Amino acid sequence: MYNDCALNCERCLKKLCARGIPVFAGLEYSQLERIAGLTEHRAYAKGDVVVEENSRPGFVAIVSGGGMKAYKHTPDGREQILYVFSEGDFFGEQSLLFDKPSAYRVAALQPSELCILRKEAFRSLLLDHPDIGMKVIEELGWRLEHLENAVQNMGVRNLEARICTGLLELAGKYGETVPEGVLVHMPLSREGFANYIGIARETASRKLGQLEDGRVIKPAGGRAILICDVHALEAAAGLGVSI
Amino acid sequence: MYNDCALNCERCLKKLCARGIPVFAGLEYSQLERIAGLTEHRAYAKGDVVVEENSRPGFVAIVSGGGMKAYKHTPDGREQILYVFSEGDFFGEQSLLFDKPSAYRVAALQPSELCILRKEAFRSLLLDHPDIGMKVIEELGWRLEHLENAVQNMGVRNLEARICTGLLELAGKYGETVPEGVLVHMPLSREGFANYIGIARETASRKLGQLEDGRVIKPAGGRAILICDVHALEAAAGLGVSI
DNA sequence: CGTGGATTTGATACGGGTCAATGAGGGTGG
DNA sequence: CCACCCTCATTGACCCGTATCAAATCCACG
Repeated sequence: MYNDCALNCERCLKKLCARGIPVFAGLEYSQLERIAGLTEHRAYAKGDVVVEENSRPGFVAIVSGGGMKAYKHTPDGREQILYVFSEGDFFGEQSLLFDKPSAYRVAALQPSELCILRKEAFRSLLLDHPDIGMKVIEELGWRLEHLENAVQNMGVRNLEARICTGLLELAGKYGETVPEGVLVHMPLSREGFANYIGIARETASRKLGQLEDGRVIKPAGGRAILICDVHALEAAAGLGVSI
Repeated sequence: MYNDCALNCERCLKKLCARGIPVFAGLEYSQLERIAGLTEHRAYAKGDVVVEENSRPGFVAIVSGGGMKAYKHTPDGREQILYVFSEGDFFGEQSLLFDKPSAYRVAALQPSELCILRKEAFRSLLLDHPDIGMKVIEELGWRLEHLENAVQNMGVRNLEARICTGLLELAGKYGETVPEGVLVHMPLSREGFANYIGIARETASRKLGQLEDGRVIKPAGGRAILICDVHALEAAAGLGVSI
Protein backbone atom coordinates (compact mmCIF):
# COMPACT_ATOMS: atom_id res chain seq x y z
CA MET A 1 0.00 0.00 0.00
CA TYR A 2 2.71 2.50 0.86
CA ASN A 3 6.38 2.64 1.71
CA ASP A 4 7.79 4.46 4.65
CA CYS A 5 9.70 6.98 2.75
CA ALA A 6 13.37 7.55 2.68
CA LEU A 7 12.93 11.28 2.70
CA ASN A 8 14.58 12.77 5.70
CA CYS A 9 13.03 15.54 7.69
CA GLU A 10 15.54 17.95 6.35
CA ARG A 11 14.27 17.58 2.84
CA CYS A 12 10.67 17.79 3.94
CA LEU A 13 11.46 20.85 5.97
CA LYS A 14 13.03 22.49 2.98
CA LYS A 15 9.92 21.78 1.05
CA LEU A 16 7.71 23.17 3.74
CA CYS A 17 9.73 26.34 3.55
CA ALA A 18 10.43 26.53 -0.12
CA ARG A 19 7.02 25.74 -1.43
CA GLY A 20 5.20 27.92 1.05
CA ILE A 21 2.50 25.45 1.87
CA PRO A 22 -0.53 27.69 2.38
CA VAL A 23 -1.72 26.35 5.71
CA PHE A 24 1.72 26.91 7.20
CA ALA A 25 2.39 30.23 5.55
CA GLY A 26 3.62 32.86 7.94
CA LEU A 27 5.13 30.50 10.48
CA GLU A 28 8.68 30.88 11.77
CA TYR A 29 11.39 28.50 10.69
CA SER A 30 11.58 27.10 14.20
CA GLN A 31 7.87 26.39 14.15
CA LEU A 32 8.20 24.64 10.83
CA GLU A 33 10.94 22.54 12.40
CA ARG A 34 8.54 21.47 15.08
CA ILE A 35 5.94 20.56 12.49
CA ALA A 36 8.47 18.60 10.49
CA GLY A 37 9.19 16.67 13.66
CA LEU A 38 5.53 15.75 13.99
CA THR A 39 5.04 14.57 10.45
CA GLU A 40 5.35 11.13 9.07
CA HIS A 41 6.32 10.72 5.44
CA ARG A 42 4.89 8.27 3.03
CA ALA A 43 5.37 7.62 -0.65
CA TYR A 44 2.72 6.19 -2.92
CA ALA A 45 2.76 4.70 -6.38
CA LYS A 46 0.34 5.74 -9.09
CA GLY A 47 -3.09 4.29 -8.35
CA ASP A 48 -2.50 3.64 -4.66
CA VAL A 49 -5.54 4.41 -2.55
CA VAL A 50 -4.66 6.66 0.37
CA VAL A 51 -8.07 7.13 1.97
CA GLU A 52 -11.05 4.89 1.31
CA GLU A 53 -14.56 6.31 1.06
CA ASN A 54 -16.39 6.07 4.38
CA SER A 55 -13.22 5.31 6.29
CA ARG A 56 -11.96 7.48 9.12
CA PRO A 57 -8.42 8.29 8.13
CA GLY A 58 -7.40 9.71 11.50
CA PHE A 59 -4.88 12.05 9.95
CA VAL A 60 -4.51 15.18 7.93
CA ALA A 61 -2.26 14.79 4.92
CA ILE A 62 -0.38 17.45 3.04
CA VAL A 63 0.77 16.69 -0.47
CA SER A 64 4.51 17.28 -0.64
CA GLY A 65 5.01 15.81 -4.09
CA GLY A 66 2.99 14.40 -6.97
CA GLY A 67 -0.77 14.63 -7.13
CA MET A 68 -3.93 13.02 -5.84
CA LYS A 69 -7.52 12.76 -6.99
CA ALA A 70 -10.46 12.70 -4.61
CA TYR A 71 -13.49 10.98 -6.03
CA LYS A 72 -16.74 9.21 -5.32
CA HIS A 73 -17.68 6.11 -7.24
CA THR A 74 -20.85 4.21 -7.96
CA PRO A 75 -21.13 0.42 -7.79
CA ASP A 76 -21.17 0.27 -11.60
CA GLY A 77 -17.73 1.78 -11.74
CA ARG A 78 -18.48 5.36 -12.72
CA GLU A 79 -16.37 7.82 -10.86
CA GLN A 80 -16.87 11.50 -10.17
CA ILE A 81 -13.72 13.41 -9.33
CA LEU A 82 -14.35 16.12 -6.75
CA TYR A 83 -10.91 17.56 -6.20
CA VAL A 84 -7.43 17.36 -7.63
CA PHE A 85 -4.77 17.86 -5.00
CA SER A 86 -1.22 18.82 -5.77
CA GLU A 87 1.78 20.09 -3.84
CA GLY A 88 0.69 22.16 -0.89
CA ASP A 89 -2.90 20.96 -0.77
CA PHE A 90 -4.21 19.03 2.17
CA PHE A 91 -6.99 16.54 2.77
CA GLY A 92 -8.37 14.58 5.67
CA GLU A 93 -10.28 17.61 6.93
CA GLN A 94 -12.87 15.15 8.22
CA SER A 95 -10.50 14.41 11.06
CA LEU A 96 -10.11 18.04 11.91
CA LEU A 97 -12.60 18.45 14.71
CA PHE A 98 -14.80 15.44 14.82
CA ASP A 99 -14.28 12.06 13.26
CA LYS A 100 -16.49 12.13 10.25
CA PRO A 101 -16.01 9.36 7.70
CA SER A 102 -14.46 10.57 4.47
CA ALA A 103 -17.05 11.25 1.79
CA TYR A 104 -14.61 10.33 -0.94
CA ARG A 105 -11.72 8.11 -1.86
CA VAL A 106 -8.29 9.61 -2.38
CA ALA A 107 -5.87 7.95 -4.78
CA ALA A 108 -2.49 8.90 -6.21
CA LEU A 109 -2.44 10.17 -9.79
CA GLN A 110 1.33 9.80 -10.00
CA PRO A 111 4.10 8.63 -7.73
CA SER A 112 3.50 10.95 -4.80
CA GLU A 113 4.64 11.87 -1.34
CA LEU A 114 2.57 12.92 1.64
CA CYS A 115 3.38 14.57 4.93
CA ILE A 116 1.06 12.96 7.41
CA LEU A 117 0.00 14.57 10.66
CA ARG A 118 -2.02 12.39 12.97
CA LYS A 119 -5.16 14.17 14.05
CA GLU A 120 -3.93 14.63 17.61
CA ALA A 121 -0.78 16.30 16.36
CA PHE A 122 -2.71 18.53 14.00
CA ARG A 123 -5.15 19.51 16.71
CA SER A 124 -2.36 20.46 19.05
CA LEU A 125 -0.85 22.53 16.25
CA LEU A 126 -4.18 24.27 15.84
CA LEU A 127 -4.25 25.10 19.52
CA ASP A 128 -0.81 26.67 19.40
CA HIS A 129 -1.23 28.41 16.08
CA PRO A 130 -4.63 29.96 15.54
CA ASP A 131 -3.30 31.20 12.19
CA ILE A 132 -3.32 27.67 10.92
CA GLY A 133 -6.96 27.29 11.88
CA MET A 134 -7.75 30.42 9.95
CA LYS A 135 -5.92 29.10 6.92
CA VAL A 136 -7.81 25.84 7.16
CA ILE A 137 -11.14 27.63 7.30
CA GLU A 138 -10.08 29.78 4.38
CA GLU A 139 -9.17 26.71 2.38
CA LEU A 140 -12.50 25.07 3.21
CA GLY A 141 -14.17 28.25 2.01
CA TRP A 142 -12.41 27.96 -1.34
CA ARG A 143 -13.33 24.36 -1.54
CA LEU A 144 -16.98 25.22 -0.97
CA GLU A 145 -16.83 27.78 -3.73
CA HIS A 146 -15.24 25.29 -6.08
CA LEU A 147 -18.05 22.82 -5.47
CA GLU A 148 -20.73 25.48 -5.70
CA ASN A 149 -19.42 26.29 -9.16
CA ALA A 150 -19.21 22.63 -10.04
CA VAL A 151 -22.83 22.08 -9.06
CA GLN A 152 -23.93 24.97 -11.20
CA ASN A 153 -21.85 23.73 -14.11
CA MET A 154 -23.32 20.28 -13.97
CA GLY A 155 -26.84 21.43 -13.24
CA VAL A 156 -27.56 24.13 -15.74
CA ARG A 157 -24.66 24.59 -18.12
CA ASN A 158 -23.99 22.90 -21.40
CA LEU A 159 -21.12 20.65 -22.27
CA GLU A 160 -18.99 23.26 -23.99
CA ALA A 161 -19.22 25.67 -21.10
CA ARG A 162 -18.27 22.87 -18.71
CA ILE A 163 -15.24 21.84 -20.73
CA CYS A 164 -14.02 25.41 -21.06
CA THR A 165 -14.61 26.14 -17.40
CA GLY A 166 -12.80 22.96 -16.46
CA LEU A 167 -9.84 23.87 -18.66
CA LEU A 168 -9.65 27.37 -17.25
CA GLU A 169 -9.85 26.05 -13.73
CA LEU A 170 -6.99 23.65 -14.26
CA ALA A 171 -5.08 26.37 -16.10
CA GLY A 172 -5.32 28.49 -12.99
CA LYS A 173 -3.64 25.82 -10.95
CA TYR A 174 -1.42 24.02 -13.44
CA GLY A 175 -0.84 26.60 -16.11
CA GLU A 176 2.17 28.75 -16.88
CA THR A 177 2.12 31.80 -19.07
CA VAL A 178 4.28 31.47 -22.16
CA PRO A 179 4.61 33.78 -25.16
CA GLU A 180 2.08 31.77 -27.19
CA GLY A 181 -0.55 31.68 -24.45
CA VAL A 182 -1.00 29.53 -21.38
CA LEU A 183 0.61 26.13 -21.16
CA VAL A 184 -1.38 23.81 -18.93
CA HIS A 185 0.22 20.69 -17.53
CA MET A 186 -2.90 18.60 -17.11
CA PRO A 187 -2.77 16.50 -13.96
CA LEU A 188 -5.53 14.25 -15.30
CA SER A 189 -5.84 11.88 -18.23
CA ARG A 190 -8.62 12.48 -20.74
CA GLU A 191 -10.74 10.04 -18.82
CA GLY A 192 -9.90 11.76 -15.56
CA PHE A 193 -10.76 15.13 -17.01
CA ALA A 194 -14.08 13.77 -18.23
CA ASN A 195 -14.80 12.33 -14.80
CA TYR A 196 -13.90 15.66 -13.27
CA ILE A 197 -16.43 17.66 -15.26
CA GLY A 198 -18.98 14.87 -15.32
CA ILE A 199 -19.13 13.86 -18.99
CA ALA A 200 -18.18 10.80 -21.01
CA ARG A 201 -14.57 10.25 -22.02
CA GLU A 202 -15.42 10.18 -25.72
CA THR A 203 -17.36 13.40 -25.51
CA ALA A 204 -14.43 15.14 -23.89
CA SER A 205 -12.20 14.01 -26.73
CA ARG A 206 -14.62 15.24 -29.33
CA LYS A 207 -15.10 18.67 -27.88
CA LEU A 208 -11.43 19.17 -27.22
CA GLY A 209 -10.91 18.24 -30.85
CA GLN A 210 -13.33 20.97 -31.87
CA LEU A 211 -11.49 23.47 -29.72
CA GLU A 212 -8.29 22.48 -31.51
CA ASP A 213 -9.96 22.95 -34.88
CA GLY A 214 -10.99 26.40 -33.73
CA ARG A 215 -7.37 27.22 -32.84
CA VAL A 216 -8.38 27.84 -29.26
CA ILE A 217 -6.14 25.16 -27.81
CA LYS A 218 -3.28 23.09 -29.13
CA PRO A 219 -1.85 19.82 -27.84
CA ALA A 220 1.61 20.41 -26.44
CA GLY A 221 3.11 17.00 -25.94
CA GLY A 222 2.07 14.40 -23.44
CA ARG A 223 -0.85 15.67 -21.42
CA ALA A 224 0.08 19.31 -21.80
CA ILE A 225 -2.32 21.64 -23.55
CA LEU A 226 -1.49 25.08 -24.84
CA ILE A 227 -4.35 27.55 -24.59
CA CYS A 228 -3.75 29.81 -27.59
CA ASP A 229 -6.83 31.96 -27.24
CA VAL A 230 -7.65 32.54 -23.62
CA HIS A 231 -10.35 35.07 -24.40
CA ALA A 232 -12.23 32.70 -26.66
CA LEU A 233 -12.10 30.08 -23.94
CA GLU A 234 -13.37 32.50 -21.34
CA ALA A 235 -16.14 33.61 -23.66
CA ALA A 236 -17.18 30.01 -24.21
CA ALA A 237 -16.97 29.29 -20.51
CA GLY A 238 -19.54 32.01 -20.24
CA LEU A 239 -19.33 33.27 -16.74
CA GLY A 240 -17.17 34.16 -13.88
CA VAL A 241 -14.08 32.02 -14.27
CA SER A 242 -10.83 33.62 -15.22
CA ILE A 243 -7.30 32.35 -15.00
CA MET B 1 -36.32 45.51 0.34
CA TYR B 2 -36.82 44.72 4.01
CA ASN B 3 -38.53 46.07 7.05
CA ASP B 4 -36.92 46.60 10.36
CA CYS B 5 -38.83 44.07 12.23
CA ALA B 6 -41.14 44.62 15.11
CA LEU B 7 -39.87 41.53 16.86
CA ASN B 8 -38.45 42.43 20.21
CA CYS B 9 -35.30 40.89 21.51
CA GLU B 10 -37.23 38.90 24.03
CA ARG B 11 -38.96 36.91 21.37
CA CYS B 12 -35.76 36.39 19.44
CA LEU B 13 -34.03 35.30 22.61
CA LYS B 14 -36.75 32.78 23.30
CA LYS B 15 -36.25 31.43 19.84
CA LEU B 16 -32.52 31.24 20.26
CA CYS B 17 -33.12 29.16 23.34
CA ALA B 18 -36.13 27.18 22.32
CA ARG B 19 -35.00 26.16 18.88
CA GLY B 20 -31.49 25.31 19.94
CA ILE B 21 -29.82 26.99 17.02
CA PRO B 22 -26.89 24.70 16.33
CA VAL B 23 -24.12 27.27 16.25
CA PHE B 24 -25.16 28.56 19.64
CA ALA B 25 -25.88 25.21 21.22
CA GLY B 26 -24.27 24.79 24.58
CA LEU B 27 -24.11 28.47 25.50
CA GLU B 28 -25.42 29.82 28.79
CA TYR B 29 -28.61 31.84 28.90
CA SER B 30 -26.65 34.92 29.82
CA GLN B 31 -24.43 34.47 26.80
CA LEU B 32 -27.46 34.11 24.58
CA GLU B 33 -28.73 37.37 26.05
CA ARG B 34 -25.55 39.05 24.98
CA ILE B 35 -25.90 37.65 21.48
CA ALA B 36 -29.50 38.76 21.29
CA GLY B 37 -28.26 42.22 22.16
CA LEU B 38 -25.88 42.16 19.22
CA THR B 39 -28.38 41.01 16.65
CA GLU B 40 -30.47 43.06 14.34
CA HIS B 41 -33.78 41.66 13.17
CA ARG B 42 -35.21 41.90 9.73
CA ALA B 43 -38.28 40.53 8.05
CA TYR B 44 -38.52 39.68 4.39
CA ALA B 45 -41.38 38.96 2.03
CA LYS B 46 -41.41 36.01 -0.33
CA GLY B 47 -39.04 36.63 -3.19
CA ASP B 48 -36.99 39.33 -1.47
CA VAL B 49 -33.30 39.08 -2.23
CA VAL B 50 -31.21 39.14 0.93
CA VAL B 51 -27.73 38.74 -0.48
CA GLU B 52 -26.81 39.35 -4.10
CA GLU B 53 -24.30 37.15 -5.89
CA ASN B 54 -20.81 38.66 -5.83
CA SER B 55 -21.76 41.17 -3.15
CA ARG B 56 -20.01 41.32 0.20
CA PRO B 57 -22.82 41.10 2.69
CA GLY B 58 -20.74 42.11 5.71
CA PHE B 59 -22.86 40.08 8.06
CA VAL B 60 -23.70 36.59 9.13
CA ALA B 61 -27.43 35.86 9.14
CA ILE B 62 -29.28 33.21 11.09
CA VAL B 63 -32.71 32.20 9.90
CA SER B 64 -35.15 32.64 12.78
CA GLY B 65 -38.29 32.04 10.77
CA GLY B 66 -39.36 31.03 7.28
CA GLY B 67 -36.94 29.74 4.69
CA MET B 68 -34.38 30.88 2.15
CA LYS B 69 -32.89 29.50 -1.02
CA ALA B 70 -29.29 30.07 -2.04
CA TYR B 71 -28.74 29.85 -5.77
CA LYS B 72 -26.59 30.77 -8.72
CA HIS B 73 -28.13 31.90 -11.94
CA THR B 74 -27.05 32.13 -15.54
CA PRO B 75 -27.74 35.13 -17.76
CA ASP B 76 -30.45 33.18 -19.57
CA GLY B 77 -32.43 32.82 -16.38
CA ARG B 78 -31.68 29.26 -15.35
CA GLU B 79 -31.11 28.92 -11.68
CA GLN B 80 -29.30 26.26 -9.71
CA ILE B 81 -30.27 26.05 -6.09
CA LEU B 82 -27.32 25.16 -3.88
CA TYR B 83 -28.81 25.23 -0.41
CA VAL B 84 -32.16 25.53 1.28
CA PHE B 85 -31.93 27.30 4.61
CA SER B 86 -34.57 27.06 7.29
CA GLU B 87 -34.84 27.93 10.95
CA GLY B 88 -31.50 27.62 12.67
CA ASP B 89 -29.37 27.65 9.53
CA PHE B 90 -26.96 30.45 8.86
CA PHE B 91 -25.36 32.00 5.81
CA GLY B 92 -22.93 34.78 5.09
CA GLU B 93 -19.96 32.58 5.99
CA GLN B 94 -18.00 34.52 3.36
CA SER B 95 -17.76 37.32 5.90
CA LEU B 96 -16.43 35.02 8.54
CA LEU B 97 -12.73 35.54 8.24
CA PHE B 98 -12.01 37.41 5.09
CA ASP B 99 -14.35 39.37 2.93
CA LYS B 100 -15.00 37.07 0.06
CA PRO B 101 -17.85 37.98 -2.26
CA SER B 102 -20.83 35.67 -1.94
CA ALA B 103 -20.81 32.97 -4.59
CA TYR B 104 -24.60 32.85 -4.62
CA ARG B 105 -27.74 34.88 -4.23
CA VAL B 106 -29.98 34.32 -1.22
CA ALA B 107 -33.71 34.96 -1.51
CA ALA B 108 -36.69 34.33 0.74
CA LEU B 109 -38.91 31.37 -0.14
CA GLN B 110 -41.62 32.57 2.22
CA PRO B 111 -42.15 35.48 4.53
CA SER B 112 -39.09 35.10 6.72
CA GLU B 113 -37.15 36.58 9.58
CA LEU B 114 -33.42 36.82 10.03
CA CYS B 115 -31.18 37.55 12.99
CA ILE B 116 -28.32 39.56 11.59
CA LEU B 117 -24.90 39.77 13.19
CA ARG B 118 -22.53 42.22 11.61
CA LYS B 119 -19.24 40.58 10.85
CA GLU B 120 -17.40 42.48 13.57
CA ALA B 121 -19.92 41.32 16.15
CA PHE B 122 -19.71 37.75 14.95
CA ARG B 123 -15.93 37.81 14.99
CA SER B 124 -15.86 39.08 18.52
CA LEU B 125 -18.26 36.32 19.47
CA LEU B 126 -15.91 33.81 17.89
CA LEU B 127 -13.03 35.16 19.95
CA ASP B 128 -14.95 34.78 23.21
CA HIS B 129 -16.56 31.47 22.37
CA PRO B 130 -14.31 29.02 20.58
CA ASP B 131 -17.21 26.57 20.71
CA ILE B 132 -19.04 28.66 18.16
CA GLY B 133 -16.09 28.49 15.82
CA MET B 134 -16.09 24.74 16.14
CA LYS B 135 -19.78 24.63 15.33
CA VAL B 136 -19.23 26.82 12.32
CA ILE B 137 -16.47 24.59 11.03
CA GLU B 138 -18.64 21.57 11.65
CA GLU B 139 -21.47 23.15 9.69
CA LEU B 140 -19.13 24.01 6.82
CA GLY B 141 -18.03 20.39 6.86
CA TRP B 142 -21.61 19.24 6.43
CA ARG B 143 -22.13 21.74 3.71
CA LEU B 144 -19.08 20.40 1.87
CA GLU B 145 -20.44 16.91 2.15
CA HIS B 146 -23.81 18.01 0.84
CA LEU B 147 -22.18 19.55 -2.23
CA GLU B 148 -19.88 16.60 -2.74
CA ASN B 149 -22.95 14.41 -2.94
CA ALA B 150 -24.70 16.89 -5.20
CA VAL B 151 -21.77 16.90 -7.61
CA GLN B 152 -21.78 13.13 -7.76
CA ASN B 153 -25.53 13.08 -8.29
CA MET B 154 -25.36 15.49 -11.17
CA GLY B 155 -22.23 14.05 -12.66
CA VAL B 156 -22.79 10.33 -12.83
CA ARG B 157 -26.25 9.44 -11.60
CA ASN B 158 -29.46 9.16 -13.54
CA LEU B 159 -32.56 11.21 -13.15
CA GLU B 160 -34.49 8.77 -10.99
CA ALA B 161 -31.64 8.39 -8.52
CA ARG B 162 -31.33 12.16 -8.31
CA ILE B 163 -35.02 12.68 -7.65
CA CYS B 164 -35.10 10.00 -4.99
CA THR B 165 -31.93 11.27 -3.35
CA GLY B 166 -33.33 14.79 -3.38
CA LEU B 167 -36.58 13.64 -1.81
CA LEU B 168 -34.77 11.71 0.89
CA GLU B 169 -32.51 14.62 1.61
CA LEU B 170 -35.41 17.00 2.07
CA ALA B 171 -37.22 14.34 4.07
CA GLY B 172 -34.33 14.31 6.49
CA LYS B 173 -34.71 18.00 7.12
CA TYR B 174 -38.41 18.64 6.55
CA GLY B 175 -39.98 15.27 7.18
CA GLU B 176 -41.92 13.94 10.12
CA THR B 177 -42.60 10.31 10.77
CA VAL B 178 -46.28 9.43 10.72
CA PRO B 179 -47.97 6.01 10.88
CA GLU B 180 -48.27 5.83 7.08
CA GLY B 181 -44.66 6.72 6.41
CA VAL B 182 -42.78 9.99 6.30
CA LEU B 183 -44.60 13.24 5.66
CA VAL B 184 -42.37 15.79 3.98
CA HIS B 185 -43.29 19.44 4.02
CA MET B 186 -41.49 20.52 0.88
CA PRO B 187 -39.91 23.95 1.24
CA LEU B 188 -39.65 24.26 -2.54
CA SER B 189 -42.15 24.43 -5.37
CA ARG B 190 -41.90 21.86 -8.15
CA GLU B 191 -39.81 24.28 -10.11
CA GLY B 192 -37.63 24.92 -7.09
CA PHE B 193 -37.17 21.22 -6.49
CA ALA B 194 -36.22 20.75 -10.13
CA ASN B 195 -33.72 23.59 -9.87
CA TYR B 196 -32.34 22.04 -6.73
CA ILE B 197 -31.53 18.69 -8.29
CA GLY B 198 -30.62 20.18 -11.65
CA ILE B 199 -33.37 18.92 -13.95
CA ALA B 200 -36.25 20.49 -15.87
CA ARG B 201 -39.49 21.33 -14.10
CA GLU B 202 -41.51 19.11 -16.42
CA THR B 203 -39.22 16.16 -15.91
CA ALA B 204 -39.58 16.46 -12.16
CA SER B 205 -43.35 16.37 -12.54
CA ARG B 206 -43.20 13.33 -14.74
CA LYS B 207 -40.96 11.28 -12.53
CA LEU B 208 -42.81 12.23 -9.37
CA GLY B 209 -45.95 11.08 -11.16
CA GLN B 210 -44.30 7.73 -11.82
CA LEU B 211 -43.36 7.41 -8.17
CA GLU B 212 -47.00 8.06 -7.29
CA ASP B 213 -48.11 5.37 -9.73
CA GLY B 214 -45.70 3.00 -8.04
CA ARG B 215 -47.24 3.81 -4.65
CA VAL B 216 -43.90 5.03 -3.38
CA ILE B 217 -45.10 8.54 -2.62
CA LYS B 218 -48.47 10.21 -2.35
CA PRO B 219 -49.40 13.90 -2.57
CA ALA B 220 -50.52 15.09 0.82
CA GLY B 221 -52.07 18.47 0.23
CA GLY B 222 -50.33 21.62 -0.81
CA ARG B 223 -46.65 20.98 -1.24
CA ALA B 224 -46.57 18.15 1.24
CA ILE B 225 -45.57 14.70 0.04
CA LEU B 226 -46.09 11.48 1.94
CA ILE B 227 -43.38 8.91 1.40
CA CYS B 228 -45.26 5.64 1.73
CA ASP B 229 -42.41 3.31 0.91
CA VAL B 230 -39.16 4.64 2.27
CA HIS B 231 -37.26 1.48 1.42
CA ALA B 232 -38.26 1.61 -2.22
CA LEU B 233 -37.13 5.21 -2.36
CA GLU B 234 -33.81 4.40 -0.75
CA ALA B 235 -33.32 1.51 -3.12
CA ALA B 236 -33.99 3.79 -6.09
CA ALA B 237 -31.72 6.44 -4.68
CA GLY B 238 -29.11 3.76 -4.86
CA LEU B 239 -26.46 4.78 -2.43
CA GLY B 240 -25.65 6.22 0.86
CA VAL B 241 -28.52 8.53 1.70
CA SER B 242 -30.87 7.61 4.45
CA ILE B 243 -33.40 9.66 6.31
C1' DC C 1 10.10 -2.89 -32.98
C1' DG C 2 6.17 -4.84 -30.72
C1' DT C 3 2.60 -4.72 -27.32
C1' DG C 4 -1.11 -2.87 -24.52
C1' DG C 5 -3.37 0.89 -22.87
C1' DA C 6 -5.20 5.38 -23.91
C1' DT C 7 -7.31 8.28 -27.20
C1' DT C 8 -9.80 9.49 -31.15
C1' DT C 9 -13.32 8.79 -34.54
C1' DG C 10 -17.70 7.03 -36.29
C1' DA C 11 -22.51 5.23 -36.00
C1' DT C 12 -26.53 4.68 -33.32
C1' DA C 13 -29.93 4.90 -29.51
C1' DC C 14 -32.33 7.07 -26.08
C1' DG C 15 -32.77 10.00 -22.01
C1' DG C 16 -34.30 14.06 -20.87
C1' DG C 17 -34.92 18.98 -22.42
C1' DT C 18 -38.01 22.01 -24.87
C1' DC C 19 -42.23 23.67 -26.66
C1' DA C 20 -47.12 23.78 -26.47
C1' DA C 21 -51.52 22.82 -24.65
C1' DT C 22 -54.32 21.52 -20.80
C1' DG C 23 -55.57 21.31 -15.95
C1' DA C 24 -55.76 22.42 -10.97
C1' DG C 25 -55.69 25.64 -7.07
C1' DG C 26 -56.27 29.68 -4.54
C1' DG C 27 -56.79 34.36 -3.94
C1' DT C 28 -59.56 38.44 -5.45
C1' DG C 29 -63.30 41.01 -6.60
C1' DG C 30 -67.87 41.41 -8.11
C1' DC D 1 -70.81 32.78 -2.55
C1' DC D 2 -69.54 32.18 -6.93
C1' DA D 3 -66.84 33.27 -11.01
C1' DC D 4 -62.76 34.71 -12.77
C1' DC D 5 -57.96 34.95 -13.34
C1' DC D 6 -53.29 34.22 -12.51
C1' DT D 7 -49.90 31.24 -11.19
C1' DC D 8 -48.15 26.82 -10.82
C1' DA D 9 -48.27 22.04 -12.14
C1' DT D 10 -49.20 18.29 -15.31
C1' DT D 11 -49.35 15.92 -19.66
C1' DG D 12 -48.12 14.99 -24.43
C1' DA D 13 -45.23 15.27 -28.72
C1' DC D 14 -41.01 16.02 -30.56
C1' DC D 15 -36.15 16.31 -31.15
C1' DC D 16 -31.54 17.59 -29.76
C1' DG D 17 -27.44 16.40 -27.17
C1' DT D 18 -24.87 13.28 -25.19
C1' DA D 19 -24.01 8.49 -23.74
C1' DT D 20 -23.00 4.19 -25.54
C1' DC D 21 -21.08 0.74 -28.43
C1' DA D 22 -17.62 -0.49 -31.82
C1' DA D 23 -13.53 0.10 -34.38
C1' DA D 24 -9.39 2.37 -35.74
C1' DT D 25 -5.34 4.86 -34.45
C1' DC D 26 -1.96 6.80 -31.55
C1' DC D 27 1.57 6.62 -28.20
C1' DA D 28 4.51 5.24 -24.36
C1' DC D 29 7.23 1.92 -22.76
C1' DG D 30 9.67 -2.19 -22.53
